[in-house]
Amino acid sequence: MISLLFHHQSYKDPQNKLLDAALHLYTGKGFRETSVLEVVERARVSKTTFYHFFNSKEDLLVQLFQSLLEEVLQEVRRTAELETHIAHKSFAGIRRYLEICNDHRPVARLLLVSSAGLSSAVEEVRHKAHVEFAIFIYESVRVEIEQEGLVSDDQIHTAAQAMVGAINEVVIHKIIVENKKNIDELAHLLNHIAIGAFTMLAENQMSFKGGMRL
Amino acid sequence: MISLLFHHQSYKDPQNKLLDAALHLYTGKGFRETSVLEVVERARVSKTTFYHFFNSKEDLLVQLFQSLLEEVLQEVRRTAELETHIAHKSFAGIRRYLEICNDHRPVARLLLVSSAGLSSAVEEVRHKAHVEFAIFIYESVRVEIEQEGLVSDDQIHTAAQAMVGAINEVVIHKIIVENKKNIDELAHLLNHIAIGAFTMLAENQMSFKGGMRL
Amino acid sequence: MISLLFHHQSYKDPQNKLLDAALHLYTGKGFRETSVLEVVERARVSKTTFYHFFNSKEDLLVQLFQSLLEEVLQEVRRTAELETHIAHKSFAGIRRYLEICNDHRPVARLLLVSSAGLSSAVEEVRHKAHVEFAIFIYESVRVEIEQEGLVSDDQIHTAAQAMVGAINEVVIHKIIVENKKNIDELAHLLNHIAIGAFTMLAENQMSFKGGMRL
Amino acid sequence: MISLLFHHQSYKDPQNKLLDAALHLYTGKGFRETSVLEVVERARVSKTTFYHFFNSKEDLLVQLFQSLLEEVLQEVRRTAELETHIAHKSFAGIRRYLEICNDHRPVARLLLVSSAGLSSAVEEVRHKAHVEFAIFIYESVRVEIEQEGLVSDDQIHTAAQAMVGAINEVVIHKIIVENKKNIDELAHLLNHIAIGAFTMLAENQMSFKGGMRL
DNA sequence: TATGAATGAGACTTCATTCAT
DNA sequence: CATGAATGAAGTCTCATTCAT
Repeated sequence: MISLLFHHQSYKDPQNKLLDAALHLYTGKGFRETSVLEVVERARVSKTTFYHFFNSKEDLLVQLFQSLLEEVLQEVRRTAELETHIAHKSFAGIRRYLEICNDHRPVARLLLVSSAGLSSAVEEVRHKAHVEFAIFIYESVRVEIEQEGLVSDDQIHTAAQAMVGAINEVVIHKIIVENKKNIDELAHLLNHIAIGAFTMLAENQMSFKGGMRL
Repeated sequence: MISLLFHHQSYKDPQNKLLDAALHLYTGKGFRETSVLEVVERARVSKTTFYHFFNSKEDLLVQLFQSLLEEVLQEVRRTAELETHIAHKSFAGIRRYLEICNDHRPVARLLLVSSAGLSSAVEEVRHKAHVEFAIFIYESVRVEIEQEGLVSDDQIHTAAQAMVGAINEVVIHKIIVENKKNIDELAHLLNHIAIGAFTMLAENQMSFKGGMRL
Repeated sequence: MISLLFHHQSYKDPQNKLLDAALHLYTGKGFRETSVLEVVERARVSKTTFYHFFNSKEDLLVQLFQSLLEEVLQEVRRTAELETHIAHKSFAGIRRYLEICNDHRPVARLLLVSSAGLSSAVEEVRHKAHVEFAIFIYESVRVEIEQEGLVSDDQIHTAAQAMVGAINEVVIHKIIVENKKNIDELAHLLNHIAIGAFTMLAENQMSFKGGMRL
Repeated sequence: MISLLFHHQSYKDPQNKLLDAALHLYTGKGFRETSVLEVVERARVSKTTFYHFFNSKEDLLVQLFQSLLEEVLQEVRRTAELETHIAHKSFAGIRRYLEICNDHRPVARLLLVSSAGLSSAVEEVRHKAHVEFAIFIYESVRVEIEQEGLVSDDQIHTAAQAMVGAINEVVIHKIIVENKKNIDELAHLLNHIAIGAFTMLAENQMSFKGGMRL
């Protein structure tokens, strides 16, 4: 997989030329506002080639999402692994994620806000990426807090998903819409929230029975 | 404002007939897959009338979203107000929100996953609703935890936004996709997460200075 | 019948207000380019009133044509009657006709070129007017040339019709399109042509038998 | 230019398929009563193709007129050229014209009565055809009568135009409306009228000075 | 009668997609 | 593979006409 986010040569193979052209046009003027003709003209390939590699206009978007999300996740995981202090892994990952979103704000906007509702295939790709992100969060935070194993795995997974939603929502509001620059502070805050959430979960893990409340 | 979610008579005025028809078709076969022709045929009004009330196909979606989101928020706030025990208000609101999403799963799907990316106007409506939801969370949780006033308002707002994202992400994965039925448990979990997040925030409010980490 | 061409007060009765408004708008921007709304707004009456007096937008045009063509024919006949010299009657009529077309060029354009093809009713009105004009020509010229009665009435009628076409064609090309001003010269020419045609007809009335030629 | 009037295969290229379909529909139920949808359905092409070849519904009519009028004029000129007797050329042309109008009465109706008033472009095409027809008349008749060159060219042109109007008017009344069959007699009559008109013109060419009358 | 909402038809346009050369 | 013609679906808009108040 050739990087769409971090490499900036021009691609040789038509498929990547198309993905690159699509990335620029979709982030520039939006997916719906971009016609297939514009994509193939920018990529300097023919419509025949386009339909050889992609089943439809939306398929291009799906593959583009797949590439981008994979890249982002890989980069986040790589960064966390580089962090030697075990208590800082989740922070490092979250921070890197915010950084990428901040550095490629149009791409983040495309992935997070201007994307859904286009096809179930796109939703599925996003869904899978969220699941993987949640797994990363789950695994990073788990090693940071003392877990007595009393919290069910299912609850922890749900909490991890919730944190993914929390992070993305903050990215949308703070980074994309409000254009906040202090990534470190946001990452710190989100990491705190995550740790707080998991900690609270561990402490109160037995307080819920059936319809009872805390 | 006439309720689109909870009333089920047939409307008299063409605007509501169109909104109702759109709700059914968009939740049934999707926004993009529904043509204006189908909407006006189901609503039994003319295309001219459609374009009299709505500037475009997307404008109909925007107004539909506005109505639905207002309704949901109002219902959530109303339910929280009915809860007399002050420590249970946030739980009551979250629980009601999950309940509505569960009872109207196609609508929830429309609002949460199959909607964005259609126009900036839709995004804006969703954004505003999220902000209002965050305010509700913020106000509900604030009265439940002992706040020494040491946490900045901005941080609490961000945390509230994060919680909105957390809740919606869980709704998408657990209620919409996985079709989980135990609303109470999910609400309990999410409420815990929220309280945990806010508590951790209060405890560590001073631990972050510049680029430092927890 | 109130004159639309030569009177210039504002009308009291809605029907004439509508006809007058239509005349101005149709000659100004064309029949097809004028909407019913514009007509009723200019006439300061309601759509209800419009459809009380006229069955349709085209019906208004038909009645307008009827009025205008009647007026023009009446004026042409009146002028010919005022001419005492019997040999000048046809010239006087033709001259007056050209004069009216020249003085009201937009109206002439409407009647002669921008009108047909709209409905069979319009065509019929025009057809009748042409027939009446032909009768005038026929009667005027008949008294001017010595007729031995050898020419069939049918032939003379046809020749008269031909002269109507000849006159109108010249009006279109010379007065409307080329904007020629020397009405007298044109009238003289056309009158000559008419007399020449009828004379030739009389001289050669027996030369045609079956498929033979002159 | 492929003949629309005299050929009767089905066309290959969409443009001619559309022109042919339009010819049938416009002559059958009228231009205004025919929708673009009907035209493309009859021609078995798509609306996109329609708007690729024609700018508008009216543009199709304009191009159709152009083709038809060119065809008719060409046929008339060709017939006159085949006539060896120089004194019969104008008769031959006029006769052929009447014959075509008689053989294709719906087309003649379309061209002569149900056409104008639709757009200035249509009027222009008709105007040009009339001018060309007038030139044909002028040239044909000029060689038949002894011209001393005393009549101004402008007058002869005007007379020729008048004859075009005369012929068309007779076609409308006698052939199209009254459905007369004796083409030969009508042609003979019209030719006589034309010759009479031109002769009279030549005889009296100096009798008009300024505002004087014959 | 006036007003204005509503209708229904149809013109025009853009595009994703297909197909022949 | 490239080119470009053609398709068909659907969005948008304008109007003549009708109807209720």
